[in-house]
Amino acid sequence: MSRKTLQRDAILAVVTEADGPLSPMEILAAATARQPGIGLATVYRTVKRGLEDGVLRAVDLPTGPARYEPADRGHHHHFECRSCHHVYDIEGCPGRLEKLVPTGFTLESHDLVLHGVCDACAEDAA
Amino acid sequence: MSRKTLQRDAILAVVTEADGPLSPMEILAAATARQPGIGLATVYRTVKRGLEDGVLRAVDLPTGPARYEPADRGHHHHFECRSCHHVYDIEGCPGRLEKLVPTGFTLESHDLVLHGVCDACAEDAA
DNA sequence: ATGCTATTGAGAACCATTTATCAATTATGC
DNA sequence: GCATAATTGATAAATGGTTCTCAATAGCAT
Repeated sequence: MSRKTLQRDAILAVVTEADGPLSPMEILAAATARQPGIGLATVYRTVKRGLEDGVLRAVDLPTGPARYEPADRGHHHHFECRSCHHVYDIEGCPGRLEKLVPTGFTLESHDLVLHGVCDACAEDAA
Repeated sequence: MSRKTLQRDAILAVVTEADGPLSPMEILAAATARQPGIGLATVYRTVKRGLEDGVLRAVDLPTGPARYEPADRGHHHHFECRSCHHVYDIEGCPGRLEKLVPTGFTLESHDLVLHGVCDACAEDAA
């Protein structure tokens, strides 16, 4: 039987409201702001359960730990800021990727990660 | 002073001749076929030196360990087979990615990874 | 051929991330 | 309000990958 807890609500709310997929440590930091005292183990447990329940989805990026986002997000890609390392969801998709695949290969999915400097960091630098 | 050794030659040759970036374990397997007895530590040491010398470049993919490729490869992307997990270099690039970046963000580079089934695995299945 | 020293192989150590343990806490049904 | 069992926080343990240690080996200059 699953119980409703303040910790679980805080963790899922944080992931839902984020502007990109969050790592466990980022989730911990953000959820702690809402509910002080949350432990890292609870973050991992809640994320694991979210994946099992189908409400969360794992996002693997080339570097860093796994990140998690709501499973109901449509197809999109990510932008990772090289300055603050925050990962942002970005709309749109280049498309026409079948043209890149060699003969005999079957394309099933793709991941695109953009790198650069985000809005906030650009302003800080200026 | 750097010495020429059979192990080092085998490792660098294997990476140079591969059709995609190789993980340390893949390098070990392929290099062992040429020079039996090579140790994993030697693979790591040689790769590290290759990076320092500028002859190798690290390729980080969303899953699995880091992979390495010759540094003189031009811009390209990768295709990872979900069946054999081999990673292939692929030519071409979708381009026009600036259009995906939000206002205020600066795009510096990008990584595209295609997923699906490769030629060889498709044939095996048939 | 000989000596010096870079390199090697095997395994221990290390690191960051993730999972398991367990006593204390707390949500839920009655 | 009470009893029961799920959940929690702190910490230990496990995991996968990478680096380090060290005695033995083997390039290279002479």
